[in-house]
Amino acid sequence: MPLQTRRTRFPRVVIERDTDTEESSSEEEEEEETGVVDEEDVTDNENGGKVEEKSLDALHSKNKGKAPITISLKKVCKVCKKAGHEAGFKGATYIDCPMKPCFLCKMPGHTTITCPHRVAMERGVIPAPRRNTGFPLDYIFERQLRTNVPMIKPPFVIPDQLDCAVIRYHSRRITCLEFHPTNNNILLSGDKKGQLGVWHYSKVYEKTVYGNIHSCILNNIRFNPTNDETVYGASSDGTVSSTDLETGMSFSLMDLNPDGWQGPSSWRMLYGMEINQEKGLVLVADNFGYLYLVDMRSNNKVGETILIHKKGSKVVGLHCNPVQPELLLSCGNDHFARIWDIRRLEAGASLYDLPHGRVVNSAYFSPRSGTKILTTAQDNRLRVWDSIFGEMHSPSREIVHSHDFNRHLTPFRAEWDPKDPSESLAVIGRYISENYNGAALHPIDFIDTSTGRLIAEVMEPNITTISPVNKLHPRDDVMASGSSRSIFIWKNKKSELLEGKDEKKIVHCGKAGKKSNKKFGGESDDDSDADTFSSKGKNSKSKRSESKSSHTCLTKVKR
DNA sequence: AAACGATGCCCCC
DNA sequence: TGGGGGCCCTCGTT
Repeated sequence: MPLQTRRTRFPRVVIERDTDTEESSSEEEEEEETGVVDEEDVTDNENGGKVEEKSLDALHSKNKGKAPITISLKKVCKVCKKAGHEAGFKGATYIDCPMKPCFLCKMPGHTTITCPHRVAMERGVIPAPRRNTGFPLDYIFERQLRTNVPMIKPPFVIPDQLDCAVIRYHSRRITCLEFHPTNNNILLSGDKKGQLGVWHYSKVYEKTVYGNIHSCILNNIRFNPTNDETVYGASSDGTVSSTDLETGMSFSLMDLNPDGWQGPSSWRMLYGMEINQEKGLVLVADNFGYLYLVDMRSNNKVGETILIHKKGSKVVGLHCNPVQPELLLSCGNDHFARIWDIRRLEAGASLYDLPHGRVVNSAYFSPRSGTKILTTAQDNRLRVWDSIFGEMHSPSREIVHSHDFNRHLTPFRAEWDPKDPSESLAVIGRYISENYNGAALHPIDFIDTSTGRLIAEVMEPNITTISPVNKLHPRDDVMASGSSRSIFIWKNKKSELLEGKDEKKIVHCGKAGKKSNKKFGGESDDDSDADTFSSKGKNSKSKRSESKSSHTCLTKVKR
């Protein structure tokens, strides 16, 4: 039937409101003020509300438009598309779709709100039950293996106070962070575009971004152990770079795509990277499951490429054992973390294969003894192996924690606190938001991996974006976070008081968006670049979340 | 100002 | 094996 005919003969349309007892949100109430719509509105459904035509056949009836068309504007869940319930934010609290498995632990039968593993503000993470509990041998193993762990843990020191930040430093999201190994106040950062940032955060304004090193995602940065003025970079452009931090001069040690872009099936990307100082090697791994060795003296690829994960799957993480550097830990998209002996690297020759429920984002040996392993997998679980000399068949603990995969986010990676002598404190950003006094915030979680307990959740009312990248300083009580394009430095309240500082410094870089409603990044109306800034006092801490920070590039916050 | 799409994700059908 | 779609995302462009 021609549209013209339909339009002229179209009958009056009545919208039948949903009679559910559910309270509707304010936005929907606005929408429902429309009682009568024309034809366009019938097919053009607004705000995700599904419109059902109940008497479509009236269109085809011979009674030209006499019967009114009744439309039912049912509230429909935007997740499962079914009526009768809704999912989404109610204020700052997200309501799960009850038809889906729990968003947190991925088990059916409940939602995040009622999940037994839920991270609540005042309670800790509840560790998943141990798979091997109940056997007497476990207890003996546990006793033997834990003898070198201090019986009384020293108190954890949490860098929980925002000290300074660079907003819109990078032009794309942050992908990796690395502290300088000897200079305590230098932080390196990589972004999705492949740019490398060097920030002297103690001076706040001394920062540089090198943009010509890589053409896409800079996945990992490692310092040259024999010259900490140069760093290696592994990128999705398929190259390993070596860059002088002072000059920004760089060269490529290896290029896996010498013929350029020939389509996604052949383009090689480098993700995992690690240095083995003893052997003088840079180890990198690609998105097809292969490991490459590059000699740091000759700057050339050496040896054969070795298939270390399932062919065609991405290898995202490499880590050499800090005590026994010939032990290599790898992880990737084949749902495994694997332990290798570097002296005997060949396909299938791994010492251990550690299975996971999903893709493994990261796997790290513990930083001091090297005997523990901590992994982050996309099944929303952190896994801990208490000793690589003990039972490796299954992890000692699984800790349910929200760090879901999302294609627009840098993958979450739980990392050990290198300063914790008990090797139990780890940090990881949280994906799922929590309602903190009306604001949906994504905290950075500090977890005691020996118990699964949530030690601290660090957040700031002004930081509304997720912080997937977090790095703890090797010596200071400092943490760096990458959240979207911004970088934040956190310090411990006590140590900061000792230094006598009483203000925060926020630097806005690049052009400020006029539209963004983010607390950080969008509030600046001027388009001045990072070199020009002014300072201005601000409100007290309790009011910070509601205060717009004006037209300044530098914002000082009195504590 | 909303809508759209993004090499670079990953899972599942 | 390939294509489509995805629950709390993001940012630049149109």
